This record gives sequence, structure tokens and C-alpha cells, in this order.
Amino acid sequence: MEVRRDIFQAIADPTRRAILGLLALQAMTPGAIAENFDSTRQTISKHIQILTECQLVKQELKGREIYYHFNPKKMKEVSDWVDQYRKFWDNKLDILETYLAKIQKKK
Amino acid sequence: MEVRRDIFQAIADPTRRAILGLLALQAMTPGAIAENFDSTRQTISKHIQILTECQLVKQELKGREIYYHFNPKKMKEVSDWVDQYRKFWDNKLDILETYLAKIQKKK
DNA sequence: TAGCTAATTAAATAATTTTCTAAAATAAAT
DNA sequence: ATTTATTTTAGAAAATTATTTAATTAGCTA
Repeated sequence: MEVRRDIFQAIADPTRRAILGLLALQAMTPGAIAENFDSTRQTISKHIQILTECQLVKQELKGREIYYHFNPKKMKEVSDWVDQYRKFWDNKLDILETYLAKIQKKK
Repeated sequence: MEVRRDIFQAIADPTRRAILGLLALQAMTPGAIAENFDSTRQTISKHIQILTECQLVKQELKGREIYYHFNPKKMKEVSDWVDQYRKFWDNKLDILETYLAKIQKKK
């Protein structure tokens, strides 16, 4: 049995956060990703594997190459978690809700 | 020299996330926090120390007791990081920005 | 002051994570 | 068919993190 990989554990590593940053711009192969780091390709491959296990990235097979894509849905889980604390510092959402309520009323 | 504690590393641990959840509701002493977990007080104390090092919580000394407070400012750093990916799934902020631009123009 | 309570610090061990080298798998190219 | 390119997997070592027990610090109270 596989241990379910935790998304917070996945983004704890700075290299993995950097990989996510790259993949958010464009899908890339492990080789191309590895070029941006000092570590070996195997090490980067391992990081990608961890990101894959928690579904922060998705594979697209193309011949012998594998393109990795950023998966926003999964990142939203982090967003949702941090959102519960948003009320402590943010008043923008209040403004938004007021606005949305207003245009809702108009209908 | 102290190694600067990383906030992403701090929230990677589920126990520490749970501690933050408690402290967001109310300031608490280490003893009171520890009652919510199976680990020893020393272990919880260590977790609190890690949260303190990265400033996710702040101390308030009261005699021999220490009240720990949640620090929203630091949590916002996580929020800011995840916000760069928000555009991939959220359109609310677009609506908000349009609205804010509109009321700005009126002035 | 002596004893009690709240909390941290220290030291040791256990567990996990990271990284590397080497080997294997697979597809494309010659 | 052999070689080359891309990537993953395996195994071991190194580094980091988590947890426990024991010791220490400091405030409170009788």
C-alpha cells in the first residue's frame, strides 16, 4: 500500500516550490526542469515524483518524453486551508461580498 | 547563528497546523495546547518553538505562564505565495479588481 | 524557605527525508 | 540490431526532523 502523500509536506521543500513555479508557466520535461537546478536529474525526478503523488502535477506522455503540468485544483487545497485565516488580515473579501450581494439584488 | 526557520516547513507538520487552528480561536498556554494531543508536553513545546521561530505565533508572558497567540501577518506570507496561483482557478478577484477600478475612477 | 507548578532545554534515539551513484526500462534514431 | 536519449527505480549514505526521558529554570503559594 502506498502512503498518501501530504500536499503540505510536498510544498515544504524549496526546490519543489521552485519546480511548481516553473510548471505554472509552462509544461516541462524532467530533463528541462533539472537544467534549472544544481542537483542531479535523479534527485529532481524524485521531487517530481513527490509532486505527482500528491497530484500537484500531472503527467502527459509524449513518446519517450514526459511533460509535467501544474495542477491548479490541488493547489487550491492549500489556498482553501489558508483562507480560513484570511479574515484576520483581509477586508477585500468583505468588499467583494457586499458588491456581489448588490448585483445579485439588482437582478 | 540561528538558522532562519522556514514557514512552509513549519506548516508541513499536521500537529503544528492543528496548534495554529487552536490558537486562531484563542491564545493558549503550552499546557492547555498539549491537552489536545497525545504527545508529551515537551514534544508540543518543541512544535510551539518551531512556530515561534518562524513567527507564526507570538509569546505573551504572564507570570510563569506563557500565552501563545496566532500571528496572522506571518500566515499571510503563505497566502501571498499561493495567491500567485489563484488566477488558475479563481475569477472572483477579476470581478473585484474591475469593481475597485470602477470606484477608483469615480473619485 | 520549601514545595509545587508551568514551561523550556538537553541528550539520546528513532524515524523520515534528501541526495547521490549505479542500474534498469523504454522509445527513438542510425 | 545497436546505439543514444530520456526517465525512472534501487540501494546506500548523509542530513534533518520528531519524539522521548531526564534535568533545569523560574514563578507561585503555603
